[in-house]
Amino acid sequence: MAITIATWNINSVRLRIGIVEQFLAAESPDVLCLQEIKTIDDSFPRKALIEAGYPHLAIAGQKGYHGVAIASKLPFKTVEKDDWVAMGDARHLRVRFEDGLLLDNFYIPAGGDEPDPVANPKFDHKLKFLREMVAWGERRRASEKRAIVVGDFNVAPLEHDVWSHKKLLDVVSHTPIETNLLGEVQAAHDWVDAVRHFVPPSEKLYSWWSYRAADWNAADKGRRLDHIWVTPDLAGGLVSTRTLREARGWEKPSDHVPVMLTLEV
DNA sequence: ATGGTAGTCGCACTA
Repeated sequence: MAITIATWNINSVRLRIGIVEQFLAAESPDVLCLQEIKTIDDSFPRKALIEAGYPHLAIAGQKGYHGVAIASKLPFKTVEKDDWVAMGDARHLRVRFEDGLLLDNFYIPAGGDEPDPVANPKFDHKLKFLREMVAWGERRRASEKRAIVVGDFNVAPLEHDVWSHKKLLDVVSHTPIETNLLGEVQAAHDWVDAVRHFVPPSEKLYSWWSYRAADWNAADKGRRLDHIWVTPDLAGGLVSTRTLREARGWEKPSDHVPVMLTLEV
């Protein structure tokens, strides 16, 4: 069976439920993983998603900040959320589907402006979060052979995941300490970068453009912060990926666009 | 080198 999974940092799901519905109607993924829903669970727009054909909802919300959710056509067998770095932040959800397939949805901390863990506690938090993910991968690697991890990782790991490798080497999201650490996370579970499986690393590819640019499209100073990784056992079933650049130009857009993967499971 | 925009039960914080 082929399934399609989408991941999208929506930057307030209540404000943007209209473009979520538009996206689901147009693309009809089986599963949508959202980050930065910016709402408590009770205010999550459940009805809109159920009516759009996504009756299975897992929500990890918090007031004002962060928050992740998974909306699915397929039922879940289990739902879990981990408290990473013991911060109490809503940055993670895990669901297992009925066939055993495992899906983790992450919103990794952005890390603030200064790439110094001593001067900047938010950067320290981000590094600790990534280190916990390394240990998590090592723990599960032997037992979880059919797993997918998606989300806003807030790291653009490759040279062509940013508009200028040289200019961004000291900019949080592309510093060597972060890209090396994300490499350790990837190696810890042998994750395959499903998007770069199809788009060669020599080709520029972005999933985020700052709101602060006067003309995001013309300047095109993007970064690839949103990712979909699969275990080696699933990599043989990879069918296609899409990164919906046009969504950045929609009415009242998120600063991130949806990233999608279709695979045989 | 700076400041630019967006969202959230605001008067600050996160991104």
